[in-house]
Amino acid sequence: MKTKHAVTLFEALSSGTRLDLFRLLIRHAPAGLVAGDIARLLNVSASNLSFHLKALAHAGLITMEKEGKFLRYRAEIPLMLDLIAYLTSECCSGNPAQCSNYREASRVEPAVLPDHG
Amino acid sequence: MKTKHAVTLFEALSSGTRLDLFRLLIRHAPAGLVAGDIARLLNVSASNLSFHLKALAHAGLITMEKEGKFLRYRAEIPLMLDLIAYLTSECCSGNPAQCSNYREASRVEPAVLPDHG
DNA sequence: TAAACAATACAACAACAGTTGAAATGTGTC
DNA sequence: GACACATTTCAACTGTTGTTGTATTGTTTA
Repeated sequence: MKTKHAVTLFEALSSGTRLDLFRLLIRHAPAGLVAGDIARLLNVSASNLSFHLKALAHAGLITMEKEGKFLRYRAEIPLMLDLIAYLTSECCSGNPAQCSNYREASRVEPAVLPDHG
Repeated sequence: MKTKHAVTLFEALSSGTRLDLFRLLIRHAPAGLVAGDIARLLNVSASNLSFHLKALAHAGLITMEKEGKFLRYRAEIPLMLDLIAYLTSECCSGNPAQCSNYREASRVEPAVLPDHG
């Protein structure tokens, strides 16, 4: 991944509305949601939602698919994982032991999915 | 992690200069780097670097420590890992099988450190 | 074709971000 | 104390972002 693309991705995630939106789509993966439902769930105006959907789509973090007169949006989870790898892959200049210590210091294991009950 | 804090963290990473800076500190973990060295390595003016260091420190992504007349900066890697967990923890509403498929679709395993030779 | 609805596009505005250069603060050395 | 150097602060400017309201495009149903 190029730095420029990574910056675009982080920019896309650096608005409260967009972060809520993306996480909503992550929770609803892989089914996705149509724009109207998203607007209702997040209590955002249609116009404003469209603006943020466009930003996320431009970054590549979500995809859209026509569904009758609706548009269904889905989170592009592999790209999110690539971004995470971009951030972490050169950690400690390839000193795995040091990095493992950091991981233990983190409250949550990032790669393990939670139980959800 | 609260949404507001996560937004602050993504904002902190959504500038080319700051992303380069943070990744530089990640590569140089756990030793860190002093400000002058960072300025030289990234070819950024001292004033501008200070601005971005402050933004990253305010977000909590880096820490600073006095070292004689220098200031040494270090990446706060556990916080980065918490941010990653925040983004991924509710993926697919706790459907691990689905998420595993996504992870296989990603080129790099995010939680496994690369070989580096 | 027309009506009703889903979603986007556009203009306008306030608020904020990134960069620069000059001045100020603080630290170590003589 | 005086100097050299590392780093930060501040003012100023330019460009960008997020939101709102209205107009427009496109789809379904009749």
